[in-house]
Amino acid sequence: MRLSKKGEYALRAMIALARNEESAMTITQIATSQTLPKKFLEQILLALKSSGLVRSKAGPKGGYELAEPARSITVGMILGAVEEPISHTRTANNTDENLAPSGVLTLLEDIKLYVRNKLETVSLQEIADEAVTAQDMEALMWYI
Amino acid sequence: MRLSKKGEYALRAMIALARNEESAMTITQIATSQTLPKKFLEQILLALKSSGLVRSKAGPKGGYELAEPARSITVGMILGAVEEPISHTRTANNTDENLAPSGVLTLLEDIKLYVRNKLETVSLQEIADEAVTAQDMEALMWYI
DNA sequence: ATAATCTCTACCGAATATATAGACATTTGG
DNA sequence: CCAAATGTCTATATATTCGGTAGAGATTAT
Repeated sequence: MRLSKKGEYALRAMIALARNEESAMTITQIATSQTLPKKFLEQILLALKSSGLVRSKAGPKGGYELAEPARSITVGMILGAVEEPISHTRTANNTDENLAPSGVLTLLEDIKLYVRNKLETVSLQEIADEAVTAQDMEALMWYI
Repeated sequence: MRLSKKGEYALRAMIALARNEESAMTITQIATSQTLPKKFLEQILLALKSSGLVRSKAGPKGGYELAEPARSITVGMILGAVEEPISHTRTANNTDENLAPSGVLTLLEDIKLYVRNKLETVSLQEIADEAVTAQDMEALMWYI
């Protein structure tokens, strides 16, 4: 299990916006403040925009800002905008009826549910308040 | 979050061995019984061996067998043998002392712990008893 | 000795992740 | 209306990982 750079950068970009909620930030400002590759960040911001998490405006005085208060945006929403969603499908021949109660499929279902719920419990506000550095973010690339 | 083919194949190979605990199986037998690519399986079995989960013997009448009863081998042990381990390191500047209680780092620690514990709750015996088909195993490639 | 097996290291091709390029559209202020 | 500053979009390039293969060598049973 691994958090992609895309996921990491999305979180960091959103943190930058959350810490600057009064005014819009240009892509360049976000990129330099968080040391993110600008053109890659562009794509990520577009994804965040099409998920409705940020607003943007072109032109001078343009830039990006949060579409909602940081309090009401969750880590799960941010990651969901740029990562594959948690699949929650069971194969036809493994419905609850014929599945052994402690089987590996049930196990994985449990894990998915837990992770999904967890990701929805932490708000952008909380992680923006936390003093998370770029170095800390590196630690977010985690494995199972 | 994704289970690699390596992980899937390791589980299936171990299931094959668990269902045939009386005698050793050759790589070819394991590969054909579970429809696994033989040369790839070789490498996986070597990893399982160096983790002490299986024993092997060369020569005629040689082959692989479980090093311990299927009851005492867990899914976590199998995946751990072939996948990257769950890292459990915290960066120096994010010890418990200065970490916000609901921060993203804590969140991820929680997830890791939960998954790690979960993977240790299901034994090889349990998944070998369960009628898990190759098709079911496909469903194990899951995403978060 | 020979044949059957496991062991080890290197390599390859394809897919995926990461990143860059550049032409274009939109907005602001003069 | 023009120019400059920005975001938008699509294509492409590069790096890394994944899945798989090759083949020479070591071990064992008979």
